[in-house]
Amino acid sequence: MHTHLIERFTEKISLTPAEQERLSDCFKLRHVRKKKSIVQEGEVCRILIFVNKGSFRSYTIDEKGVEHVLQIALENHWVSDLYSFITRKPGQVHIEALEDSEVLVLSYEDLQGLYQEIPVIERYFRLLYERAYVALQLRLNETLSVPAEERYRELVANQPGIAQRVALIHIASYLGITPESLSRIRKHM
Amino acid sequence: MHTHLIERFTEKISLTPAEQERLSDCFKLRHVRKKKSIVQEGEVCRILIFVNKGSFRSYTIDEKGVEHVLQIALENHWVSDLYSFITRKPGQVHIEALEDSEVLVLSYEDLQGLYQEIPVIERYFRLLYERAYVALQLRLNETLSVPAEERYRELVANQPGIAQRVALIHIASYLGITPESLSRIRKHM
DNA sequence: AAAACAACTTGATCCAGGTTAAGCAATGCT
DNA sequence: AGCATTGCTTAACCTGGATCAAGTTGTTTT
Repeated sequence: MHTHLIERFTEKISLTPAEQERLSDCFKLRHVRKKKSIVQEGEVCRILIFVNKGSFRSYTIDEKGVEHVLQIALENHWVSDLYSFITRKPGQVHIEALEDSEVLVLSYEDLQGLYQEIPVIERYFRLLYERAYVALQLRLNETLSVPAEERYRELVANQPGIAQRVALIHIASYLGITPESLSRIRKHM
Repeated sequence: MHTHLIERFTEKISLTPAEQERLSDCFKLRHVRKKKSIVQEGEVCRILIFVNKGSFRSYTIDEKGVEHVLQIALENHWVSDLYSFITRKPGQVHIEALEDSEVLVLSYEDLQGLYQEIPVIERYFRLLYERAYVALQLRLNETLSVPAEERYRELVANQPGIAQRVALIHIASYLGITPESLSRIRKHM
């Protein structure tokens, strides 16, 4: 039983012990070494990933070969290539461990089964996506209206774990600036 | 019966005629004149808005008084201040009609009732938010990696209705550039 | 421990898009 | 009709962050 994971669910929805068992059984534990990928561009992403220990980044590579970090996921966060996951088509996203990590993996098929058997799971993910959408809209809005230095300050304030544990190059990409600019911003602070 | 609206639901989920009736009854028809607001900053946004006719923009105003367009919603799209809607706290978003418009409005309370009475409604919104999240992530990614001119080209290609019907100043804000820049881009094309 | 590589910093120069300021055309108001 | 406002364009100049190019420091690998 993945107690820690199940608590994340029971914070939001009620589940009987039998349902908790059933849910927990759908998740498979996997270890991912630093710099190893768990999702690759060009493949259909068939899993949702819950980060138990460690950290990941999801990123795309543009036609010039430049990487763009979409998400940095520490413990207790979900990460996936949602476009590929929901469309069942090959995606453009890579997902790579930033540290030696441990994840709980839920497959597309198992999730569809859960939606049928335990309909309240639908609510859990409805709430999850709702919040994710709001957070992403805020990030987009800030990207368009707030200069990079202030966005970095906010990242340090709101997500100190990211600022401490993640390499500058990935944070810079996540903020949409170059590593050189972020280095200068740090110096300036 | 709001037939057109109900079809949007039955494209994604199955509903009995009685459920369709119940769902349809939760929506109230409202007319909004051009430039009139339906949601204002500082208030709790208690509604989800389905655009039946016309168009809307949602936007915030930053500390310098500059407006930032978050979303442009034409017919068949949903618009709201989702942050305020889900947290029940006052929001920062304004939502304003860009043309004389007609909307179907669903209140927070009615939606919670629907989630209880017709659980498959939960699925509809789970799917809606899933897709909205993916679309927003793509937009953020392009904002950070693609120059403004190409983003405008893509907007014209993918959302011709917006390019034709919406004022340049709002499209520019949506793209995160000034009206002057967008004017130059148009000239250049 | 040496060599190789990865992460970060620093400096010089460049450029997309911002800012400021005018002007014009179309629409609305009295 | 006449005046004000809104929407769009153009032009001159400015700037935040990019790009290019060298370092420096730290960490693996052999």
